[in-house]
Amino acid sequence: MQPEFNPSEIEAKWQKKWEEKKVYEMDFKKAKDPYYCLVMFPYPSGARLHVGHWYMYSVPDSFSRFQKMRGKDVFHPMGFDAFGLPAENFAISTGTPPAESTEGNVGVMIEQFKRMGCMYDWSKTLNTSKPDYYKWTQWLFLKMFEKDLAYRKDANVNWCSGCKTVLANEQVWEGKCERCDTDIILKPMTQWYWKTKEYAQKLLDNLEELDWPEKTKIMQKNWIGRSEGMNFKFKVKDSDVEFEVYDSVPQTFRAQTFAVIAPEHPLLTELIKGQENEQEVLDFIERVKKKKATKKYNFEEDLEGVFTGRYVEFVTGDLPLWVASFAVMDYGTGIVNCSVHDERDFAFAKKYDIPLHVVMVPEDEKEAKKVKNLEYCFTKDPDGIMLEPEEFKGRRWGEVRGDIIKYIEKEGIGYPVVQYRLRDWTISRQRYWGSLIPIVYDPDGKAHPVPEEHLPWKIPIDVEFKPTGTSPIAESKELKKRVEKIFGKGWTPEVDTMDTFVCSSFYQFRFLAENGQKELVPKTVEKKWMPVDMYIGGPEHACMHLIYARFVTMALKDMGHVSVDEPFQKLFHQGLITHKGAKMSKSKDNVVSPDDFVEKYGSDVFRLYMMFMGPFADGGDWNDTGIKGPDRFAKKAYKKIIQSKFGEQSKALTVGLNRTIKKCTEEMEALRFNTAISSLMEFLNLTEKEGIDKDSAETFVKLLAPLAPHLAEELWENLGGKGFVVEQEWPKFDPKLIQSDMVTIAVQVNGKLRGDFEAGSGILEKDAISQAKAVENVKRFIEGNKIKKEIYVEGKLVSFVV
RNA sequence: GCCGCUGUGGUGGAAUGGUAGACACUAGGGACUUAAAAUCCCUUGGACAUUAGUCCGUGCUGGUUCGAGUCCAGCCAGCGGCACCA
Repeated sequence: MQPEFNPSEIEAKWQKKWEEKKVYEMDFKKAKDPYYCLVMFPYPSGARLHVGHWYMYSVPDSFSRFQKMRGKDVFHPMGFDAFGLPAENFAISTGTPPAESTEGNVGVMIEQFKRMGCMYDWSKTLNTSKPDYYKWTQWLFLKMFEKDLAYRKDANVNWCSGCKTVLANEQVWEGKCERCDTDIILKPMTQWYWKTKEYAQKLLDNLEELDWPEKTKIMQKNWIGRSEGMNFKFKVKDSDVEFEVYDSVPQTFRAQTFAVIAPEHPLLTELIKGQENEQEVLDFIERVKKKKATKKYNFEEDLEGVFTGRYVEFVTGDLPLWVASFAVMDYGTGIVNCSVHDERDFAFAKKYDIPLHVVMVPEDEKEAKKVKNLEYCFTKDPDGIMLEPEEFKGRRWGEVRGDIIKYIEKEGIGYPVVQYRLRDWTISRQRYWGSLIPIVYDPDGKAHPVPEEHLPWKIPIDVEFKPTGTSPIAESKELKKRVEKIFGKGWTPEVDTMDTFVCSSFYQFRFLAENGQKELVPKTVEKKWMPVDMYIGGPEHACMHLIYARFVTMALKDMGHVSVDEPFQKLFHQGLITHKGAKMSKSKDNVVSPDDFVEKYGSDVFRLYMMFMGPFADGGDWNDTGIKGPDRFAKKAYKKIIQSKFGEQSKALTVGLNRTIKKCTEEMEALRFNTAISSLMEFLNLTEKEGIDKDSAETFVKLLAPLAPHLAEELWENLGGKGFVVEQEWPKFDPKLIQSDMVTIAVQVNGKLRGDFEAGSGILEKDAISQAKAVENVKRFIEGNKIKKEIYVEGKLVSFVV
């Protein structure tokens, strides 16, 4: 009676053995060939691991195992991004304090990860919501504050009056609260910012060096949005107010006939004070602000404005100043000078009958006439002919830019500047479940850092953690007392917490540290292990986490705390697993529960199937019956190795084996596990015909080890292998042995396949051609025709042109 | 609107410019079985022909090439990101 393949038994057995023998524990100092493979850590939400988790974590685990067998000292850690909304929402819905419920959820997740069979070193896990972690989040804030990279400013936040809470942009759906459907309004609150803009240029420049997907680099580039232009100087007529205006197209500065100012501009109320239509302008500002707050704002439909009654002095004359809905406060200076040569300005001027002045026309006379008659907007055409300024008359828009910039500078009207679309990072959150910002205010309201010795600056627990509007932390009597005791009477705490993206902006360093150490990360270890060699995670973080982590790393480098300015040398985005062609979601009722399948088929088979669906970068579409393929493969492999009477290695098997090694190695290196698995299937199919010898069996098991770790250990043990298969050396192939003795050569006539023949692999070109001519079916096509050309591709193909 | 990616059988997907559809799934047929499951064997892009073979076929239209899923140009469709940025 043969033993049956029993995944749950095998998997439990090997998980226990790995743990007992501490196979995956990493000694940072002893490691000789460090390889840091990091996967974006999960947040505990209270739900069980879903298919996405299994895909995102089990596949990189296979990759890490592959690298380990190739001789790398692989550090592949796992932690928990435990602060933030998902954990807080879970706590609110269950009525359990977040610290407690998060602890429980993390415990459950760890058990599930163990069931997955991942090679995580659990002695080095981390949890961002623990005091020994958030101490460093707060430390980071203090350093930012110290280096003047943190500041306070009033800003509008998304406010839901239903939930009485501030919402993140992601929680606002079409202007409404994702939970209670109430209209969102913008509410001004004082927020802490970090100066990401300060690093905009470096964030852009460094992209060149990174081994990242091109599309992600482009996304970041667009997000940073570098733009070169000029600032023009303005003075408001009959007033002392002066300001500057940014223009990225200075070529047409002579066309400027009016200016617009953003409704949120701080100078605006002063400018309109006492003006005839002051009330009209104020009403307009209110209306636009409200409309913008609904997030339903549409540029074309909602293009509107009102004249302020003021004029600004410019070289082209006195320009009327309008308040306009389309002017953006947080780009440039909040004021725009407008001209006929801009689509939006043009539309606005037409709507309100504002005079326009053409300074550039198309070459074609008819078209030029139309443009002069303001029939349409002529903009940014390299072939446009300049009319003004006089010195540039007749030159083309496309080549005149540099000279005009010099001219403007010389005339003293403006000077060149670089603008970025990237905004400073608002890190304040009016939430309970996060790292408390380590700031206190003196009786005059001035901000002071909490000295490092008081870190971790603990989250108070004497509060209602459900959201009320202000940070729940404001209610804490304990925190108030604590502050007065340390700093003195009348001092008050900052009650906001930090964005969870702060926690995850430096975790790559904290994995390398131990609790109780006096620095963020020990210098020698950091230098040896950073940057991360392979970083894996979803593309949705391209412009959030991946910018923040880069920014924080750069800042830490400049402060001398770390040795690298880029945290992630290589980046890889996993694809998405869909079901029935759609993203899995409860509302579509197409969610696949991994637990049922793991129960039935085991973790190995489940993992194999996910990898087999397609390249890791592409994800795949889940199919309930598709898993049978990898299941049959696992069973066959088990049967083959367990009960085989090993014989001699046939020539064909030698070739097959060497090819399989080559293919597996190349495909796994590129994270294309689907083709690695199919090559192993092909090899196993080949053994049905050719039989198998012990040597091939051992090699096969090693190749299988990263993909089906438990099964491979079991088979390795059965083969009498020493130690763990995951600790074995990765097989090497012999290039001489991937060529078989006989090859099939295809014959084409005029590019169409007409036959083939068998030949020795060393066949000479002239023999191949003469044999090709002799192929029965080929004869039919070349007979009676003159052969114009004969092409031979070695060992593969003969092609005739007749 | 701008930027990027992707289009291959019934399905997931393979193919350094060189035999399109590897490897699987599904479906159909058969073997074993009292039966089912499991397992094994055969067929499985379409049409004609059923021995040989021929024609068509990788979103569409062209181009380069002896030869194009692959390279180039233009279009169409789907997905993702950004979106009043002066």
